[in-house]
Amino acid sequence: MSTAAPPSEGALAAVSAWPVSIGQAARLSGISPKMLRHHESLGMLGSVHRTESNYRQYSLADVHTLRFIRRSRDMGFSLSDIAELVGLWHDRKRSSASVKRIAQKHQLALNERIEALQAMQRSLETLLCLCPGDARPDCPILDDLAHP
Amino acid sequence: MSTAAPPSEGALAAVSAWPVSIGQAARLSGISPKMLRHHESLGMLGSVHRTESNYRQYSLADVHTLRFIRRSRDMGFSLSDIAELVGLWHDRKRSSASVKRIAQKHQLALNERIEALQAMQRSLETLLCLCPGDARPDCPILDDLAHP
DNA sequence: GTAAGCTTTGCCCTGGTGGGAAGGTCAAGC
DNA sequence: GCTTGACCTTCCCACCAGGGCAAAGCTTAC
Repeated sequence: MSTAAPPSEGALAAVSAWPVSIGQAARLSGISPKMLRHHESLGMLGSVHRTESNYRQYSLADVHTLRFIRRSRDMGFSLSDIAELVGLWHDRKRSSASVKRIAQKHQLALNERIEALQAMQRSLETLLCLCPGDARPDCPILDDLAHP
Repeated sequence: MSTAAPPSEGALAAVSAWPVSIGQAARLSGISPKMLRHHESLGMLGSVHRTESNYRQYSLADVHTLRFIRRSRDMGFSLSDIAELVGLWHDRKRSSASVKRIAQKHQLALNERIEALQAMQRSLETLLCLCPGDARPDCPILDDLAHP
């Protein structure tokens, strides 16, 4: 889960020196250093610059891309979808149709997941209403799980 | 995902010889042999009997427990929750309150997951309505991901 | 007797993330 | 100049609920 608060846009302007290290990039993008390295290993950012001592250096453009990635994650896109979206974002010759296709596919997947969870919720709701929740052993929840 | 159809109750009566092997138990319970071994390694079934040649042997009672597990999975309970539920099911001195506690905790978790997904769905829906989905590059979906 | 089909264990893969070890680097304070 | 602490590097392991594969052993039907 993404526990870090989404950073404000103004934070980028307050940075005194670009490029920044991975820790700074993490704070500015709301993505943990761990995941930044993971994204890079998946080729989602192209190649990140390194210092002579092998430290990663993120430019302002890199951090903007990271914020794009973070918001895509917040919308529930998979990392492979996000890789595609980033590619399209950076491609001036893209068609909005290709973006829409990805988003619609994700929308269908979201709907399926929601409906599956809601079906579980409805069953559970029914059983919870029937269960007295007292000290006696008789329990309609267990009864239902035992005999459908 | 559990692709196998949930087996009918009558299938149990049609079994000619108890106990049954893991493949039969899998067909009767709707749980793959792989997962049956996994459940056993987690201690969810107590100890399963073995033949002289080390094959697992599932009794009718075992298969009933497996069907209980399968239905609990269908309701979205985690394996650790299910282990607790099985324990309570086999415990004649249980209180229905202890069952209800587990179910209510699961209900809250389900609600949280559903609401998170629905929030994503709403954002996506809005953006999809705005996106023309044509051959031009201008795309409000990408614009939103880039500038929140 | 042999072939097909089942079972055993063990290892690697998924996806998105966290944890930690072992070692290198940098900046500030003394 | 040296220490300290914060930061960085790579690499491995774990989660969860499974899927897949391989080598080997067992059972059953023909």
